[in-house]
Amino acid sequence: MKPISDKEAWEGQADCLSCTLRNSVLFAGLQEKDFEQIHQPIDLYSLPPGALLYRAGDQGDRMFTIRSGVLKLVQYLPDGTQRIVRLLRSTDVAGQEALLGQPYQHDAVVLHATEACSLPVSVVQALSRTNPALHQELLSRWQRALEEADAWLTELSTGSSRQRVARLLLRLVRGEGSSECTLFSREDMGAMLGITTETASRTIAEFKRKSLLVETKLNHFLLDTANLERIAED
Amino acid sequence: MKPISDKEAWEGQADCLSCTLRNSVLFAGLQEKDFEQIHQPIDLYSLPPGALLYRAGDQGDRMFTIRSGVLKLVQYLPDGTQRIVRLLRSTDVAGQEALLGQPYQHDAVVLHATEACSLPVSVVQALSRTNPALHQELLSRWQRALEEADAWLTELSTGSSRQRVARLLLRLVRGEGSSECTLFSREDMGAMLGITTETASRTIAEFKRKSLLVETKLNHFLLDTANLERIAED
DNA sequence: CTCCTGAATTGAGAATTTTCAATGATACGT
DNA sequence: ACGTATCATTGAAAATTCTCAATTCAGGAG
Repeated sequence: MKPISDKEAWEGQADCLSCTLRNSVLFAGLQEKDFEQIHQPIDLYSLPPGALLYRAGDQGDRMFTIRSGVLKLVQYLPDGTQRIVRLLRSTDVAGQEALLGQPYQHDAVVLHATEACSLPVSVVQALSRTNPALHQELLSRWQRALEEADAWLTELSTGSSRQRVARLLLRLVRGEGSSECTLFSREDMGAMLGITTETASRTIAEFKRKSLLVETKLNHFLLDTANLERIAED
Repeated sequence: MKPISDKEAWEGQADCLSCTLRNSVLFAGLQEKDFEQIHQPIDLYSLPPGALLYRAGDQGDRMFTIRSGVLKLVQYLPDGTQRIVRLLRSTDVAGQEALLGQPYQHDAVVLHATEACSLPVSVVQALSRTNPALHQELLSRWQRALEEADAWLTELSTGSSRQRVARLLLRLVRGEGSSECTLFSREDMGAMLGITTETASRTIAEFKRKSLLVETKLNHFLLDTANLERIAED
């Protein structure tokens, strides 16, 4: 799998001023005059499932704002085992570590078709020097990522596989309007929960049989959140 | 257990200018003139094992720099299970979330006798507004915490209990001069690794029998890092 | 429409981990 | 020194999870 810069992925330059997500995104606090200071292009990419946004160890000079879709951040153990440490979705920031001059810490792989804006690090650095709101927003983003990581440790890496799967499912619909969600491959679920593909599959299959999961559309499931919560807390 | 502010814990006001850790600590980039702007006292605390630095959910107005010792950051599941999500040691920052006006996300409990400086959030905020170095340092700290959390997911929450214990032990001595370390209670080790106290105990006992761990002083162990690494990677 | 491929599911035995209970070891207060 | 409390260790059965293999299922290519 090769990192982006593919012609196919590039969708043109973003127009931040008229961005529909402008108020919820990293650049939320910026004014019109701030945008005028941006002299490097902010590119917009459209990426299909399986695409690699960046690779662990790469020395990147840009970070990304996710407009839509879902990505996984993956780390590898010496023996090749992969562990998914976080999911990124709309309005999240990817590759923040580039802002500190560090290489990317994960492989960022698209799970659901994704649109992402590429922000040159130099642009973010320049803006954050003069803009306290952006600066504050950066801290917030980092803290949010940290909370997410902590939650994955306490909720998704503790307890029986049954509990972990239930908690993952609940987490996928929390904050959404409905309790419907699209599932990931069993292999990915396993890598998120620290269990094997087969155990993930068995657990999901069991949930389906018990109607805790009901398939509405293709690979689209409605959750019985009340009972899943019972399982999650045991 | 009650949070600090105990008279016993208070050791007086810190003198940042002559701090022996000044170059490695959050305030590393500050100049003398910066310190003159600090109008609120920075208190120094000395805390015994078991002491609670702060409690999850509390709305705090200060963060802490750890001068010495070890603390655990603990979160709880609805059923009361506890999960240790991070360890803090010399030069680490605790309670950064207070800087964003958020309540503390964990219980911070002393494991090895700790000295900590209490930094009023207002002081850090004021200094970071005018001081790019501090601002940068804050971002770095957050990123370090995030890397730590990710590593706990990939290294300490994946694989067999044997592997996890080995990786935890190696992690305790990495970066230190020697491969000696003080162990935690089996219960705490279990809570760090997502395994039971008994499994932690059995694994440690097994390592001792195989001389992968040799007790030098009381509860002070020398590690056979080469063979532990073999186990860690399987 | 049929074949082919990759993913999901299922089975069964092996291995690991948990559970619950009992036993040792150690420190501490009196 | 003694009794007590706490923690580590160990045992044994039960439960869970992993492993490896086989089977089923669904979508895409031809």
